[in-house]
Amino acid sequence: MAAKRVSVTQLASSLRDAITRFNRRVRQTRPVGDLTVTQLSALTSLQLAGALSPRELADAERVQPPTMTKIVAKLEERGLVQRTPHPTDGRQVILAATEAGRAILAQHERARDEWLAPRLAALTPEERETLRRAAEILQKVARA
Amino acid sequence: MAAKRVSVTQLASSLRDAITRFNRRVRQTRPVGDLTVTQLSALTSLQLAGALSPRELADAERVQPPTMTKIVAKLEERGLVQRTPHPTDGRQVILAATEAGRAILAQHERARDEWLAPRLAALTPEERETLRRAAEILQKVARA
DNA sequence: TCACGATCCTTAGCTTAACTAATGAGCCCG
DNA sequence: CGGGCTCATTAGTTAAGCTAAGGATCGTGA
Repeated sequence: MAAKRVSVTQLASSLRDAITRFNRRVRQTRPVGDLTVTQLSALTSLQLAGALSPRELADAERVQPPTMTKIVAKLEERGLVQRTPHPTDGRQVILAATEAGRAILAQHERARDEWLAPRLAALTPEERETLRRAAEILQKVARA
Repeated sequence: MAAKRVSVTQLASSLRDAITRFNRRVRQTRPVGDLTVTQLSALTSLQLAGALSPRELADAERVQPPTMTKIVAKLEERGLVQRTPHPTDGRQVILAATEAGRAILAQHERARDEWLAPRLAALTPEERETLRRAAEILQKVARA
């Protein structure tokens, strides 16, 4: 209880609308270094984890395995990801960022989110804190 | 100054990742009543505004005009949107939700966001309040 | 031990959603 | 009244996602 003025349904609508528009806006910005947002996200997950199977990476990115196959294929074309066979399980594949992939990520660490960062910087510290906590909550909800 | 622990760049990354995954999750849910999230959002904007030109609607939805042309075409096919010529300007078109369109929206007012609403309901009131304020901030940022 | 079900990844094919570039129609101003 | 601008659409491409189906491999239970 202590329900706020805004009902859950209304919150759902406005939150979804806000996120939809925000997301479009983020995607409108030209991909950094020829990597799309999706590809960059996958590559980042991969580097953070060290090495993952396609399924694990798909789960981490919340997409279906065939979708990840395509994303990985594009990253592999560019030589950013390497595919090695699993030592014991012949079905599995192990994915890892290559030297070039890590270089790209490092290179973009500063340039990353070049559209978004200045706009966040223009907000008040309280607003940024709200967004920081919201990001955590959204991750939790998406994961549920 | 008074910079929070988390740098703006880090916030940009984590916020973008959270929203990307969240958005995927929302889109994974099958469209309500055969309307996709995109179509529903456009139809809602249209009804809220009363009537808009394609360009105005595209601006409101943060997409390019050709994209809106396609979205509107699908809504028109279903008879949810009506296209009437502008009284004085022969170039322009006026879009408005039809009776059927309004009926669909009314019908979905309760069923809308059926995936999201229960998950929001499971959060604490404080978390919901954070998301409510975050939605406002995100709208503002997307609009900037 | 070996056959069968389960798991992993990929292929194939489809849909949606977005973009840019170009086209055609109409408006307006000099 | 002609040339430049704006509006909407068409055309064509790309990315991103899905489901369904296939082949290869693993592991288990009779």
